[in-house]
Amino acid sequence: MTSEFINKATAPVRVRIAPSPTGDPHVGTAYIGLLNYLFAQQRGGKFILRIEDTDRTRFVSTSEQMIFDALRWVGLQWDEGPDVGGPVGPYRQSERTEIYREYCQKLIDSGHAYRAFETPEELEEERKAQMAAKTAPKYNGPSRYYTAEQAEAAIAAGKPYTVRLRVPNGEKGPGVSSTTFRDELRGDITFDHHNVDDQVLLKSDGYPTYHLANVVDDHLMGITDVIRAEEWISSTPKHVLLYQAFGWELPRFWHMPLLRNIDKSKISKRKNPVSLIYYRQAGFLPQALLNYLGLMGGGMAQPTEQEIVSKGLDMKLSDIFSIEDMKEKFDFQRISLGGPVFDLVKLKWMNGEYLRKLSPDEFFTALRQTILSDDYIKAIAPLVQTRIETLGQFGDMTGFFFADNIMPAPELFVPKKRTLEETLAFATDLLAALETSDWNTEAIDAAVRATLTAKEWSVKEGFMLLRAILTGSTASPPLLESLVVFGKARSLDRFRRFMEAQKKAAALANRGK
RNA sequence: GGCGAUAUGGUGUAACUGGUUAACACGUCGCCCUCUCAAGGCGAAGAGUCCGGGUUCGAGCCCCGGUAUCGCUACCA
Repeated sequence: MTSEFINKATAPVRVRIAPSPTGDPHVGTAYIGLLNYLFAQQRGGKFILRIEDTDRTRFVSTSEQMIFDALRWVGLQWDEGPDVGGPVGPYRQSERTEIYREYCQKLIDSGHAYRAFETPEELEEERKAQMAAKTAPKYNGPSRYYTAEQAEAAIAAGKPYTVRLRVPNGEKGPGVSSTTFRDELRGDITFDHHNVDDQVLLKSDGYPTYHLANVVDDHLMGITDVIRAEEWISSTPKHVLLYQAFGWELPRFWHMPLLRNIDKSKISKRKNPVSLIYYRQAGFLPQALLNYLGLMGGGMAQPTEQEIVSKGLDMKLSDIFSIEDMKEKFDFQRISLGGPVFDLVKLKWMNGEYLRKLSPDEFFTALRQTILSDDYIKAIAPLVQTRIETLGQFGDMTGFFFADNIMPAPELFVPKKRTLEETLAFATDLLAALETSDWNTEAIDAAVRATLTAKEWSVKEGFMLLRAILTGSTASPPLLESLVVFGKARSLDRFRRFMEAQKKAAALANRGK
């Protein structure tokens, strides 16, 4: 396929999601994935999965496979991707670095980009000064104005550099002073170039930033419609500038509302379970999750009066609908732009609806595939075998593996020599340490012990606290192994819910005083 | 701070594109059913559509001006 010849106005649609393998697969990815998938399905187009692994500092090696698995689990199927191939691969950005370098060079040659030799420290200093002066923090280094000779000299001197986009600012004559693009949901959006930074395109490690890689790939892969989250609106002018610099035809842009926490901020793991692994392990059905995601931001058309009459009693639009219903009725033009709060309570209700609709056999199968799978029980069994006298005690000892609402009382989790406040402060640090930890016994052990040492807590105190939070009890199967079996997503979720509950309790107690 | 986007009960959406008392779902509360808890059934409270002007016979839908919230403001995506 030669993307040069794709006429984006009339060609069959090609869309994509582009997750970054930086951790657990995210509900937001499933949300945007669903939208892209529907868009392609409705128009007989292609849905592509591209892995954007250009950030080497945040790269997590296990993440990519988890993304594949999680997306397959929810039932989203891509036509092209790193694992299934396709005509415009490779579909992993780390395998395309040569391409980016080549296109970056073109930009430098045409004057649309330049090498910047400022160090991160210099940039940081500049930023601070600008903040102090209350002006917009923007790149303002001398490299932008280097002559070819000066640049050559700096390269020859071995100075590391980044490549930055030269945003036209009218400095030499009356250049273009603003960029306007059309958002298919919002209409025209204009950004003055004074507010568009000279974005880094190529980092000093040779990897591209999102902005360059994304535009180059979208063009080379023939993407006709960029359907992504609202947080990208501000950087779209940079992307438009890049398309123009290359002389490429623009795709259509559709910016979707951002999923929110209860407090309306962008959905985050601190305030919401956000890992798809969590939802799978906690026993949500993929159909229910997809259905719920389809509700976010509207989009499902109301039945017309004709439909109501012809289809009889089905007067109201039900909140319950399948992916097939969505393919038939979901209307992108109807999407409402307010950021929808991701409401776990309603998701649970909906999951319950789906659970109840299952036949007894299907329900049994669902249990056996998730919470009561052989794999899970096999992993748990050795932890209790030496600790029980009858098989009947298995349940007593392992209840917390199968439960959702574990909440220890303060007398259980506060060590004798500590106050509640001390304990919660320690727990906060412990949670932070666990969040960044790998999930095997050695790593967790190290994370806990590091926190202990830092806070001058005894080993016993620290592990007891963690045990209480995980199991709701002071006696349990071996802690580290239990944590591993229970999984990072669910363990951390339980820990966060514990912190949340304690915070609420503390607030209540304060009000009582 | 700057720039951008957004705004309908606590939450998600609807209101046939200006036309009667703003509808549905979740949640909350009450009643019924029931050995319990759910589920199910019935019912209630809860918004006058962010605020202020304007246009119009008529505005949640149009115009102007505010406000609030969110996002971006990285060699992260």
